[in-house]
Amino acid sequence: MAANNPSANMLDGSFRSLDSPDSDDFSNHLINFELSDILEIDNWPIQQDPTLIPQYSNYAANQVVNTSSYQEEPSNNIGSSSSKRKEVKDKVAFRTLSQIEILDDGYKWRKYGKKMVKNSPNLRNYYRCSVEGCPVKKRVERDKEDSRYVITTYEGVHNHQGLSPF
DNA sequence: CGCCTTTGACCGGCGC
DNA sequence: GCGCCGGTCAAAGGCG
Repeated sequence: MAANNPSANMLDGSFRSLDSPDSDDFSNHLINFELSDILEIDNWPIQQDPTLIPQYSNYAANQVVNTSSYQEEPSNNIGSSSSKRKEVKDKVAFRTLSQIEILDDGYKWRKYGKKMVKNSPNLRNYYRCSVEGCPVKKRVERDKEDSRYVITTYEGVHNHQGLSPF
């Protein structure tokens, strides 16, 4: 299951390659992303700010062709409920056109669950940051309609320095 | 040998 | 109150 094949990570498309020398500055933390497609999940407001993305993920080159992001509203009171007892954390979702589900974003993840969501034939994988004390969780699933896309949802902010591949 | 994945069970919220 | 549904736990095995 360890899809570390370099060839498997290759994906042709309109991705902006990082081979350019000017992208050297992004080698450690920041990588240019192409935001072109918009995904409609539930009623989440869609955030198209590209600067939001490198904060959460720095995918290696050749893995990402297309991404879009969304962020959940901080506090959304629906209905006449008096108050919500659940605290809302930072939750950002990415939709990525990729052949593989395991995208190396520079952090070490430990899988802790796998589930099937109803109305979808695809599995949903639950990951957690391996670093102790780091509250960041990650949810990876494939798009219900387009299995070419992978939806990755990050929750929380990393407590530590991300280990970068370089 | 240590850390990881796997897998079913468990749990809590919410709708009926 | 009960059952569905999404999320998490934890034991056990696997792999580098």
